[in-house]
Amino acid sequence: MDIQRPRGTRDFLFEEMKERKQIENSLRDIFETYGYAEIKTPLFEDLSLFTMKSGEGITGQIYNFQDKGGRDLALRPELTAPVARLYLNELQKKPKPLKMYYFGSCFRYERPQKGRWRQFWQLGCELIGGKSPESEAEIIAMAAHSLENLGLDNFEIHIGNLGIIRGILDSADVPRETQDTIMAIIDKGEIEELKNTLKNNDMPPNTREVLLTLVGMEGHREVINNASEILKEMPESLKALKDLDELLNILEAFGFSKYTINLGIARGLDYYSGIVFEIYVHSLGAQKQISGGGTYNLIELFGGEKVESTGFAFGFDRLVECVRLCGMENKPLKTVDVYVAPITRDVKLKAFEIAQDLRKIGIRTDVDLVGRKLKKILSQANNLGADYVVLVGKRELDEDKVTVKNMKTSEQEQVDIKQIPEYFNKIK
RNA sequence: GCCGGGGUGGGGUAGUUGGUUAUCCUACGGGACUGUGGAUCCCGCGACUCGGGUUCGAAUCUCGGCCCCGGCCCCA
Repeated sequence: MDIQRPRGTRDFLFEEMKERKQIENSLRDIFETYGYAEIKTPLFEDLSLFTMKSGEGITGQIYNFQDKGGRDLALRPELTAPVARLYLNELQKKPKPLKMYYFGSCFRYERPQKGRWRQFWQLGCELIGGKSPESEAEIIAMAAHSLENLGLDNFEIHIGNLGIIRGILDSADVPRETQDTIMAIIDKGEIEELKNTLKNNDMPPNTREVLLTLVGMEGHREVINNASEILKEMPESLKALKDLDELLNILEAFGFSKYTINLGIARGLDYYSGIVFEIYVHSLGAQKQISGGGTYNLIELFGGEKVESTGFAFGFDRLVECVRLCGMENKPLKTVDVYVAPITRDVKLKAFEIAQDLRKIGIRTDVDLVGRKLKKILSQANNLGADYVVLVGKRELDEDKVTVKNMKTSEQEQVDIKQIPEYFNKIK
């Protein structure tokens, strides 16, 4: 029998794991310098936590099951809802603003393809109880900072404000449900479909025109001016646009100005309420979005007090892919610094003793465990990237010494057994 | 879920008008070398994704499953 790994999952080997760990640590460092602290939530939750947020339709894309007690559970498909739940359960009375970040795997039952897995990792954060444009600006700045810290510069951050389009639709008295349909179409970027849908719905012709123009608007600061011209008659939308303008001012103060204003971002999910942003890396192909976020009112939806919350998450696996594309070459993995080689089998106990002494002072040490010939041991030490080999042999032992071989220069010298830890400490 | 392309030792490959023991490279294990690595040579290990069909005979033709890759839908 040949057991395969489940579809859409991966095994990570040593080098890849090291690479992922480095990226993870780089992101953690940045998040922590912005005052975020890590939290962890369970891998599975009550199914209703996710259906409340996204509707029953979501179960098609979720791994859900009944446990032996008959409870309906689901492997988490994302982390925003679990974090909101955690906040409601444990943190409501903590001083605001509350900054937390998370790193963990999520599961979705979808067809795997490039940049899409059935088990994937998200690293993201939530800022609960901040004020609007300031918190949003800081979060976007932190996202950009995180990417820069990874050495990436080929990303685009698109920022929009859902309030603008919602405002237009509200002023035309478009019912909420129709609005959601329209938002979904905008999110897809289907202009023709949008035209048709607008045609089929009763609204002032002016509204249609304004909508179609706005949705296509994308660019830098000038977009604000152009849009405010078009939105003169719509105070609600104008206010949202002003908020966006203010956010950009703050964002520039935080040192990031490479953003793209994109009024066509809609983020399908209807719990987003104001600012939304998405980050793309076009060279990734179809799955080019590496991050998405914005301001939402999920907590209210779950029955909590109204608090402003903003958050975003990186698709961690896609980020790893980006770092690879940037051509950072992976050095072969080095796992030991010193290899202890008994020259003959009868001195192996002495070799173990020496190895253990080195480990105790924090030197990555390996020792021959299979009784191979010296030649093979040296070859193994070489493969593992060891800098030094301690040759333990009878002749030297008679004088309480061992031979230390430098694998790079091939130089050898005799070292007193008692001096070994000190010898390597010096070199370290 | 839909459309298309794939699947040969651990990794990379040759081989399809069906025909002995399936090619080569690399990795790995052992040896030549009894106390010194990265070189060379020798030996060894090890594969046709799975199941059915056609056939005297299938890696090769055919059907189905599984898995991978690209795209659509959706999403990270």
